[in-house]
Amino acid sequence: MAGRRERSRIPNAQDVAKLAGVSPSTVSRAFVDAASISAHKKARVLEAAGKLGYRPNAMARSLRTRKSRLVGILLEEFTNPFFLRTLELLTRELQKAGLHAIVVNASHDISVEEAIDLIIQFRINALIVSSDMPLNVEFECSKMDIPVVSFARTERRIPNSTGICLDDYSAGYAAARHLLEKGYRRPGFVGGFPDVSVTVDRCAGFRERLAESGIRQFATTFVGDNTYDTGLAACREFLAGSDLPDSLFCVNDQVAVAAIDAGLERGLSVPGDIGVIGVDDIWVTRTRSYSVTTITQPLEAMSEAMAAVLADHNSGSARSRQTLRFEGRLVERDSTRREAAAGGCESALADSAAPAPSPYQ
Amino acid sequence: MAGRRERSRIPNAQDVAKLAGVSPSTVSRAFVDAASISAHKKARVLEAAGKLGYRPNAMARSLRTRKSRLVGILLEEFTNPFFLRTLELLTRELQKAGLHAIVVNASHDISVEEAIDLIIQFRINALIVSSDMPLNVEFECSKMDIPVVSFARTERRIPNSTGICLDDYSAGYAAARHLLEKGYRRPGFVGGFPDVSVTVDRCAGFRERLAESGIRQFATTFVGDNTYDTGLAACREFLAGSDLPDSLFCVNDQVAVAAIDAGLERGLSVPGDIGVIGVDDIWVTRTRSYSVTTITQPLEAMSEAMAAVLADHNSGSARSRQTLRFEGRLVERDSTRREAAAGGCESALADSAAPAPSPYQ
DNA sequence: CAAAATTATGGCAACGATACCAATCCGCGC
DNA sequence: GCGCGGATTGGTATCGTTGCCATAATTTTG
Repeated sequence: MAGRRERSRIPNAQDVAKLAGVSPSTVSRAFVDAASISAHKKARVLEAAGKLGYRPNAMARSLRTRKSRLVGILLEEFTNPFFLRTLELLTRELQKAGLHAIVVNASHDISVEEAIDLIIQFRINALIVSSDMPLNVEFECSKMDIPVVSFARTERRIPNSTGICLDDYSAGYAAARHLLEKGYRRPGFVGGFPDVSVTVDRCAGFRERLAESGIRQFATTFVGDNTYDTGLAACREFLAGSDLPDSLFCVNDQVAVAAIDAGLERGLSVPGDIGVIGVDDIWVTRTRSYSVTTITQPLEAMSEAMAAVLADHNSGSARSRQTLRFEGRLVERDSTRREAAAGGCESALADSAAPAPSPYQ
Repeated sequence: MAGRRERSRIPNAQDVAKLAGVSPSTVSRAFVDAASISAHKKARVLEAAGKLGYRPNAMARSLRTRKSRLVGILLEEFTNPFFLRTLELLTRELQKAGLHAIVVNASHDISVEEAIDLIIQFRINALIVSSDMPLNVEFECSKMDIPVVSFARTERRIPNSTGICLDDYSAGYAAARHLLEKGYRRPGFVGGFPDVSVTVDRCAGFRERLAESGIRQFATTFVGDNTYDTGLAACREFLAGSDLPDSLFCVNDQVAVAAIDAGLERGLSVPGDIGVIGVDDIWVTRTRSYSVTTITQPLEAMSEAMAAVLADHNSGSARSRQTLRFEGRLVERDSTRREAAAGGCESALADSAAPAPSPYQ
């Protein structure tokens, strides 16, 4: 027994073929859905495969088919529950389609170029980008025939880029309308980085609705990365001055919570002295102590759309590139609930008198 | 020009070799750090590669070397910011080591077996498991020579499994000690699923410390998945009865926030009527309205250790399998701050009189 | 029932890189 | 100048699968 060096190799198609008494080609066909193979042989192959514990080697398959079934997802805001939820839904959809997500960390000090360079080597079928990115990365990807799909962000510098996002303009418009309806007269805006599409577009819609009511000036600040901690620091400063806004539209819920805390610190009551509305509907906005009015993104639909786009790209069909914008839904909670309205009230963005317009279509 | 069907192929090592006037072998060597190649040729190869936009094909490389440089990470609790933070730190460390993480969604209705089956095909170098998992998955992986590394969870059914986690017993012990020090006399415990190691171990340490003070009985409930929403429902029920505990140790921060909300709903003051302590130190615990006392996990150290273990497995060296347990740190905040102690107070779990014992070593 | 159409199977090459071995190059001591 | 050891380099086989083509088996059709 001592000489039994029989290293239990990982079985390959050849091994299965031998056991099942067929050719390797046939083994391969047993594992491809569309392949032409008799039910009889297929059963025999699968039985043999099961006996040996055989699993096709995805590396070899990808090499041959030039389809990796891998999708890269570039993430930056790891502290934002919204992106976790996105990741959950997205991976779920991808798995249904037999695809897999490689997470690439692009936060802070990490060089995006280097990171991309590495996963490009895996010949990913597509790259999902949910953070701002140097333009040359798009260029690199296009050279390698890797479609870039923007998520929760628009890439204006590239004409026909594919994208999935909230209709940010419309969301900003709805936020302003809501605040005005609630009787707030001096709304302010709290954005993230000032040059990011999410901030820019939400602000534009917000501005538009205010302008329609004759409000041409409103306080604005940009907190940088959209985390609670930096948001809090920025909001403290923002609310330190005099001539304060009476309400704030925050670019996301984490910042909204930070704004509330900064307000409370300064002795302002919410929603009395200051109303706050965010975006995303993360779980914290549902807590008793915050109860933040927010705009929900239809993440399920967005994830499905994203997976569809990716599966599409995977199968090689060159669908026309475009940005799909999804309508959000405003959920009113305590942070803007001034009147003694009882019970929760949810309304589609378009429920009110005028539908929120969108400059895109 | 019409006939210019010159499909711009993705360049391969052969193309680079031709341009640089060397053999494909030499091109390969230029991209492997340890390879023996003259500085002169290496420069020439890299220049040619740059000119063509060449990137080694990781699929081909993996096929040949039998090292995929891919790591699977099985995630379940996508709503928990703690796991996002983990993912961030882990991917960061992995990227440093040239590894990449494939996220596998194992939540709820998804079949873990199927999901694992799919990524096993990528010949992942290791599988990180942060959720409970059917035993046969471990078995499948072992058949494919894929080491399984547990994160934030212990696998008792497997003797020498590798694992990285908080010293849960010690954390529970410290939580109990803290509550007792604060003068609470009827602490209760809120766990997740009753058979998960995190819940079991934290509860055991908690029980031990209480027993040392002569408290043999304490209220306990299990909320199931550790989310805010289910936690809130369970805590409402838990706090509906009479003979309430005067403090709660919650298995994580989301549940702790839920417990606070359930308490507030019932008219209990925090920390007066009921003290609450959680685990993880997610950002919400730092908000003004919650300010939850919690036990921080040393995630940076844990991620580094994890990456080290994985890189180790990747290089093939068979290090002894063991579970590394990290000490948490208790951060006192308002949710247990009864006395008028001013300012934040952080203490290592061992700061108090007696160090928190651990049954592992 | 023969011929045609269809479906199933096997054989071989190829995907793109690296492992391995043999050949070459270089510097150096004798 | 010659031989020798170490560092580089090139050539070839191979990793495990699938695409493609040719052939064999089967069914459909005239």
